[in-house]
Amino acid sequence: MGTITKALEMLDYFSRARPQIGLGEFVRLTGRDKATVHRHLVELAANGFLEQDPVSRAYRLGPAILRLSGVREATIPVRSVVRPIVTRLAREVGELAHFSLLQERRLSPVFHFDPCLHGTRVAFDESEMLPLHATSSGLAVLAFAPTEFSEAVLASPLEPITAHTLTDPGRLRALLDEVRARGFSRLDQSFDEEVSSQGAPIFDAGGAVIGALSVAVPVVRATAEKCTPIRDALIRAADEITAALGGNARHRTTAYA
Amino acid sequence: MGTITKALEMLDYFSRARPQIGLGEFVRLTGRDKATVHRHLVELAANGFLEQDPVSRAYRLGPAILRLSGVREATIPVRSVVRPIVTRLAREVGELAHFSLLQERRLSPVFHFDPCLHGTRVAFDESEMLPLHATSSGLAVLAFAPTEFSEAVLASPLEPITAHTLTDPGRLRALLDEVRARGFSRLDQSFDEEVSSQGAPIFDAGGAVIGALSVAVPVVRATAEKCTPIRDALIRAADEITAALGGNARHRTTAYA
DNA sequence: GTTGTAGGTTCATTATTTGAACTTTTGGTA
DNA sequence: TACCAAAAGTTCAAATAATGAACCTACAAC
Repeated sequence: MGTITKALEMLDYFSRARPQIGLGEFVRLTGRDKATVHRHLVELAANGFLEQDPVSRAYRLGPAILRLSGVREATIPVRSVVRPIVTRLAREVGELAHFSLLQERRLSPVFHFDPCLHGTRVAFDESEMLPLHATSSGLAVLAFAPTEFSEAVLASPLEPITAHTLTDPGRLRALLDEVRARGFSRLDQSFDEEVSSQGAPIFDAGGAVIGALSVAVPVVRATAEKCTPIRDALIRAADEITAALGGNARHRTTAYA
Repeated sequence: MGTITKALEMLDYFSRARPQIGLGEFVRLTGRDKATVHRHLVELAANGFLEQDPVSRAYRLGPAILRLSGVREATIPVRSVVRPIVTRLAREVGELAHFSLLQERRLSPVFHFDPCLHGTRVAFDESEMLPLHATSSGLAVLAFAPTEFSEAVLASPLEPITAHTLTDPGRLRALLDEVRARGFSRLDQSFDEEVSSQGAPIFDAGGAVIGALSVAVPVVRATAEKCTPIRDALIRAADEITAALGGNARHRTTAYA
């Protein structure tokens, strides 16, 4: 593993629940030597990717990240396009909706919204990368990705997240055929024992899957009467995002060559 | 310079005007060897900080940046606080307003808005880091920063950006005293020959300057009748941002100990 | 004052990064 | 479709930068 990766991976430890991390905690989290960790922290901070709290001496994500996300949004305005649609979808169905982008072989959360109408809620950690084989978003992406890509993912070791996670390539392959035929995915208790979710793929202007939109519901509420309207609203919102990004939603319903 | 810094610096070459950069162009921009640049690009892409366009093979900023900015916003919601205030200020005064955060010894742009009411416009590059000594934002920050910090900046080599840029530490020190007394800064043709701007500092909950808000006007329009109302609106908006971030705007008018 | 904890630093050892030369792919042109 | 030029990407010995055990410092608790 390169030095660059070691440093960048440290940024992934930050989350809503853990916004500040000190040197010692980083040493524990990474399992690396204190001197190494410190050097990396200092270098990340010197470039604005981290900043150090002057009193607590702990580190937090820095201003460079804001600047760069601004630059990206100026060119590919994914977040600003996605935010209103995800929010509206979540309000419409009364459940947590989230959008994530494909990053290598996992999904990187971009925006999520929970209308918080119920006592039981789906826990969602914005900073956690999502596995493709264990989430409805992931299946939506895999089903519409090039075969070489999905086969490569199925061929790699598939970690069981819960007791219900599918890890058999054959069964997953069959599920992906279904998803492709239906244009959306559904997965129960696969990433979280208490959650059921449905997902739909998002396409870019070139016709490639770039991510997925999904709605997650606590299994206790995941009845057919509840899930059917969610599915319809989800599909509508997903196609709307695809269109807003210059893509063609037809890719979701047309079988791949 | 460490490998981490070399890689992270590459991200700074992206801007609104240059959203995609190929390997060859990176080699030219960085002056580094092609193999080195390529390894860095691949490693940044593997971590989601870049993504490669499958057709053009050029690289652009990746989804990890969106995810991280989401995590940062969840804890320190600078951008969402700042956006509506900057937009309103810009509309109110009819000129470009921008907000930037202190990052080491420069300013990192976070958000800017131009109502585009006039034929002549201020060119503003979101991705460009701003020098402290040559911008009104920078002076606003320096004036209210700890003396050790401002003196360290004044002691370092001060690059002349235009023919009007002040580079003499003595004259800058006098100017900073004025800024401190008035609570805002004004600088003409110092960063851009055709631009005049006014800036005001922003403080965090701990009372430290963390950035500045500023309004930039083409010199041709920078008359006293125009600039006085801008100054008043600017100061009001800046204090509002400080308050929204949990800071105390009193720091702007009270002389430092 | 002693002890514990956390942040930060040093320097010889070690492993990773580096870059000149090379191969491959792509896109344009006759 | 064969050719050329340009850009992307790869290899491996040489050089340089990253590493980590031990050490130092600050501060708070007892």
